[in-house]
Amino acid sequence: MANIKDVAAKANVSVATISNVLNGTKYVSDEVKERVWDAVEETGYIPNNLARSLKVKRTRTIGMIVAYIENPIYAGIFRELEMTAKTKGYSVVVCNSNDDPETEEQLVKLLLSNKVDGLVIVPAKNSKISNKNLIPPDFPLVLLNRKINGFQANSVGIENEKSTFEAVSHLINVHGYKRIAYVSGETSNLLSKERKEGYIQALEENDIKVDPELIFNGDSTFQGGGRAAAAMLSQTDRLEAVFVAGTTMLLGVMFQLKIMNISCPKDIAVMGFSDSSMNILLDPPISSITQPLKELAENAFSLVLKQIEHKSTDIENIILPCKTQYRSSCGCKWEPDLESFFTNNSDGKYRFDLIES
Amino acid sequence: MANIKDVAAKANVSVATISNVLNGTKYVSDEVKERVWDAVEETGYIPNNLARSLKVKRTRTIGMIVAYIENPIYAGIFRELEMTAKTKGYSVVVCNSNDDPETEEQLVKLLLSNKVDGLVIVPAKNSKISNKNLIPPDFPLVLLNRKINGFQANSVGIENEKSTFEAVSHLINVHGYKRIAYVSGETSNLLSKERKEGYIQALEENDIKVDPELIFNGDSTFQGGGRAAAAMLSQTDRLEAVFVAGTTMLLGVMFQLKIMNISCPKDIAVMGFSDSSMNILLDPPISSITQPLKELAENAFSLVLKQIEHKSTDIENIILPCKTQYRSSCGCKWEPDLESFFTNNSDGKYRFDLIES
DNA sequence: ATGAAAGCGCTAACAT
DNA sequence: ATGTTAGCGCTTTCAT
Repeated sequence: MANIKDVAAKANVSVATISNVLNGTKYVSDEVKERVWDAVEETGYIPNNLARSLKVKRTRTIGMIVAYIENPIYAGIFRELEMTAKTKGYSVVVCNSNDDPETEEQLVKLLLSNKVDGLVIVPAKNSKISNKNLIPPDFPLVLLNRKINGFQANSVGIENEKSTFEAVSHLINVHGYKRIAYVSGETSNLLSKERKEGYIQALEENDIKVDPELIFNGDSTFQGGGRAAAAMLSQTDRLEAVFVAGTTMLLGVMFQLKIMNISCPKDIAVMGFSDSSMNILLDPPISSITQPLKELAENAFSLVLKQIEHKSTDIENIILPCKTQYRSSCGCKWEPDLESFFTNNSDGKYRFDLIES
Repeated sequence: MANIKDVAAKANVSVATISNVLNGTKYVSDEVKERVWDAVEETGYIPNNLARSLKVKRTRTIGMIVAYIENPIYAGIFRELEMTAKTKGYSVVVCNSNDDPETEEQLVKLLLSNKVDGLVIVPAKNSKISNKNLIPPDFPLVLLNRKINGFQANSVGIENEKSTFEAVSHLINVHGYKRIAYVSGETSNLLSKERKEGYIQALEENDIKVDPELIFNGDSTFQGGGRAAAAMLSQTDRLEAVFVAGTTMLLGVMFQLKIMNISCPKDIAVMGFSDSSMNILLDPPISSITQPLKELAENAFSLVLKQIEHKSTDIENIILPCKTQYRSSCGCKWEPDLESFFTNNSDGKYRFDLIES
């Protein structure tokens, strides 16, 4: 494959001139420029970014690590990140950690080795990225959505407690539910704690006693959510509503409800954390707290960029507010509409368009 | 950041030795080895893959381009590809083309510039990757799922026609439906044509006249599917079943059915192309043709690998069979089960596990 | 068993 | 306005 030297030879100029016309770094006469472009064309020259990056010590690439790219939340954040990054001339590469700290560690090493300019990471469970010798102390890094106990790092996340508080308050104040169960994620998880705190606050604020019997561990999984639902519904005292603290569990809960032939919201109202297109398609459409994917991505990017450009040295923790979608599952009235459906992405396009496969 | 020279200085050996112990390229005495590893540790040395790749002319990276990573089909293929690639020491980077040929072209250039060893591409609509001067003629490339008219390239795809034929035959032979509508994807699309052919064959094989009035264009979109459903159901003659040739449209059809308060499969049975977890969660659970994500990924990888290693020069077109999931929407009996749910991935794990986000 | 040095393809400082 | 060349960090051949 042709390199810059070949092109230079063909155009009868020096390699410096080739570099200059390709990058617009210096003035080059029109005549020479033309010869250069012709030579580029003829040789099918494609600049070698490895060599370039090695020289300029910059790849203009951001590395992103998520647990599962199949998760619509992360797929969405990835594409938004890709889009904002592009406007600043950056590209981004994603990797799946499978929520496994070993895999995550390998990936971090790989990405560092590949000289990404910055890292955006959704830390795996028991993540080791806080180990001093994994990521260099001053390396541009932002933690997304999940935090690591006792690790000081730039981060962007959402108002877990406040959002939950508001959603549960809605259940209480708008619909008058009092016996509200809670399905929590893995208890070790920081996010889980924040969300549960929001639930407790909402009850207390409204003088409803927090009943530990009404708090179920859904373990952050689909099956866990289903089992929690089963346990919850076998209680003798009738429940009025349930708040489910994560998408996957939420789906599990709905699935179990259907299996047990429990009508929602008639028999029990449901409200959950994290929205996705599935929530709209399900029967009934699920009310849920929506994460601001675009803002999350934009803030994450501007935070890495700031570090890359040495604009700031002190660490920032950005916490973004969430909106809640009140649909049918909580007891609200909500009208599905085909034409306006799924068109609320940042670019107004439905993401699944035209993928026949 | 420390480089190989720094490590060499600290260990009091030559850079060659550092390279040799890190890569196990040559025998090095245990004593020196130890000194080297200590120095690596102390300096926090991370090898620079750019320099390495520049030298060895190989990155062990595969570039993948899909339309939308949010599409569960592609997210799934990506992760499977990542997993098989890993077993051979390769990593893979994905990019979103947004199904836009311009973006796709840019991405191809970027990936080539970044010296990926091979390319796995789901071509965008009106793709330009067949242009002679975009991808070098002998560059390791495999087209995934979609083909390009008149472009000779390695590819892996699925049996579109045969799968559709079988699924529609099921509708006819098992359930006895005769008036079966068809919602097609974008008509320009090759896959669309293959699938429609399968539908036609199935009808003809069973002496059912193909009625053009029963063929609707869903345009490969959610909205298109919904509109097709609306049109279809406004027909005076009662339909018994419908085959929907793509996931997105399928979802649109189901959504519209619910809006119009049409019961499925009682009022109309539904069968679709492409399975995803959504299909199981929906009410009723949707019968659909399942793409073999793992096999698709494995074949795609072995095909690029073969080219990378110059093992083969002639082009191959691999066509994989699909299985069909007969669930409730076509009229079959199907029992949802929480514990076995979503555990049928290649590694037996439910993909959304533990994503609290 | 270890080291010296050339060279991968590029950019940029310096020279003309 | 264009060219020469050192050097980015590594691997590998050839010496020792």
